[in-house]
Amino acid sequence: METTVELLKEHSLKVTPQRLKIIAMLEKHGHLTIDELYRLMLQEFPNVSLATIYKNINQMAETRLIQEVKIPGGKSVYEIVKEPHLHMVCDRCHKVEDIIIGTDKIIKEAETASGYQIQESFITLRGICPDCQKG
Amino acid sequence: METTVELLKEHSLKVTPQRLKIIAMLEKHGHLTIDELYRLMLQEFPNVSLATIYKNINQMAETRLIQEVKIPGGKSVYEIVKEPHLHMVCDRCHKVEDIIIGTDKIIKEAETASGYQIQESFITLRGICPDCQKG
DNA sequence: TCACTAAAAGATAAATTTTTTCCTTAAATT
DNA sequence: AATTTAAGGAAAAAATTTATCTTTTAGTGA
Repeated sequence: METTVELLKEHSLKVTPQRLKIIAMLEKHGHLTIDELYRLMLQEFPNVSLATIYKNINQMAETRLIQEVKIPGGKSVYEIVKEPHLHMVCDRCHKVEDIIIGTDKIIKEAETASGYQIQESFITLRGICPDCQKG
Repeated sequence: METTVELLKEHSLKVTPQRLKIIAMLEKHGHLTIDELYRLMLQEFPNVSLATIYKNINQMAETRLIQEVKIPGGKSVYEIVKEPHLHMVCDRCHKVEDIIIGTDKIIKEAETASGYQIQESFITLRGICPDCQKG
């Protein structure tokens, strides 16, 4: 398993406590908005500047350590880049989850229908999560 | 074929020249950003306020006459609500296109994998359009 | 380990984007 | 046509994001 320090170094980013914390938060929570990152960060670094969050998020996104996920009808969340996956958003509790299923078929079909050479897919599905179906 | 006037009335929105123009622009161009809508609008209504664009876009989105499409790595565009479809974004010329292909399979698969009751899908694919493949 | 260099953090300001307010104007209803 | 209600325009305010400047810190190599 790769350490967070290694992850930063591989992306040519200096290892700072703030960056380690951002990654730790994303690893723990999966998906966080800028605002959520800032609030959580303040608990451990009371003097952190919001600019530090923005600068780091932008740098990590440029180096593709993390990735922005635009949420329909909501604020963008950020996640650590892993294998390609879909996003599920719950209408009730608004949580965002990853699911990993094959996208080859729909991409092939879209390539045929459109003539595009497709490089990447962004798929987000909105609905009711299993927890909220019960409650 | 439904008229623009009827479209507005069905959504309980007053028929104003500005709204008719917004819809006409979206019907002509397919997908436009706030900024593009504002610039085009200024040509016909030199005194139009940017707030008018925002207020109308938000109202039309609430009544689901139009819909926001969040573009990965770009600004949101708006389109008139039609039948469900996918979006293709060209990496080179940055145009946004609709393609209509079945999404039942991937939605079924995602429902099985996640346990969600899926209500709506947002699928955007990034790649090179046929025109840019030639040029 | 200690300096040196380059980059990051924090604070603040600036720029950008979006929303709100207030007043005037226009559309819908009777 | 008169009344009611909502929309438009202008401006301010709020919210979000980026840039600037100075101080601090991490990485590098002697």
